[in-house]
Amino acid sequence: MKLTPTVQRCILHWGEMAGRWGVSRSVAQIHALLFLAPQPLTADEIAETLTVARSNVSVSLKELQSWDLVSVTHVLGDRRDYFQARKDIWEVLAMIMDGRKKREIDPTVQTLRDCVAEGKRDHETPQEVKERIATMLEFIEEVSGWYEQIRGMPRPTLLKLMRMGSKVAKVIG
Amino acid sequence: MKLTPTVQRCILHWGEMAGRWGVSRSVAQIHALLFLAPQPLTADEIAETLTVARSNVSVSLKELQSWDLVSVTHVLGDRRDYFQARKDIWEVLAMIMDGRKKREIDPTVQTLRDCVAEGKRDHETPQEVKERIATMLEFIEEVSGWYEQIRGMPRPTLLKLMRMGSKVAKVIG
DNA sequence: TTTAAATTTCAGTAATTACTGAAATCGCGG
DNA sequence: CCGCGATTTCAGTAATTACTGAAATTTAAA
Repeated sequence: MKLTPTVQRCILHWGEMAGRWGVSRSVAQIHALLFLAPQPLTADEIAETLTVARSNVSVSLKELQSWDLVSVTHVLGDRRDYFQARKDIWEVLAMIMDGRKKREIDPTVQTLRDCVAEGKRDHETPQEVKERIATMLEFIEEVSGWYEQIRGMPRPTLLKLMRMGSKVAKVIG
Repeated sequence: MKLTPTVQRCILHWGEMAGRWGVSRSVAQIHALLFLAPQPLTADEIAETLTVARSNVSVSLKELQSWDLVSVTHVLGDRRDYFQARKDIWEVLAMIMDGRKKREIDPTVQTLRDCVAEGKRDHETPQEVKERIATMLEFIEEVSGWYEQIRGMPRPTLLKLMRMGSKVAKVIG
């Protein structure tokens, strides 16, 4: 796999963004590579193309699979794994948001619930602070619930909604 | 500033989430502390409460200010800076999203535009790959534009919309 | 000004996270 | 069940990022 300068630029940029998204550079680069690649690639091809260790590719692919962004295929008469990334950008976004919800939002909701429960028994924390925690919890739960609803909508509806932009306000009065 | 166990739990959890959000633990903890604190705090109080170096507090506060999440106030006859965090959770979310858009989305759009432009001149990158890059760009621009519209809506409208959940689909037909 | 508190900067170090390469394991074909 | 290619694991190390503490700078009161 020889990378064209254009593709290389994309992959490098993805790698640079990685830190801000809480994934390693390798994970981001491999994802970019597989997202752009016209055909599925073997782990060895990936390692060679990006010049990273084969084992690093293995671990990174596992992570990408845990996000449901990458899957394995096979070709007849070849027992190596071939990896491909989701190409549908809407689904890619959905997978990332689902993943982040699961890893960040849900545990945070749990912690806040614990804090609110603990607050009932706790007389040293000022009322105002307890309320702030409770408000935060309600807010996250509300946004979370909204996301679940949006998440379940058929894509054409979602697209229509998005294209309406702030005009939805008019319709709902 | 003595932390109650409940508050401490929140701050620690925030700190643990920090990595995933691409900020340092100190930044997240300081933000949590200021968000919950009933009154503005001095940098020294923060340093002492969280047991981190005073200089670390200084740098972290600068970062939080760059996100517009924290501001400085003063009390009469005291020349120290007092720091307070935004308490309105909607605004907090808006600041974080604005910040991430500015730091992650906008530069990515720029890179993708460059790639698409480069693609015109570039005959070695397969058409399919160029298209995927272009599609990605369009997608990000569309979502980005939608966000700007939503961002500008008055809060009550936004709240109403959110509470409708997937029922909006019915209204827009 | 001068002085001293408050804040910031930054070089050095600590802590964390990412990556490598060798060894272990897996799993299919013979 | 043996042998080999493919994959994974993991201990060690490299690279990165975060944090500290001392020194420099700023700020404002005297």
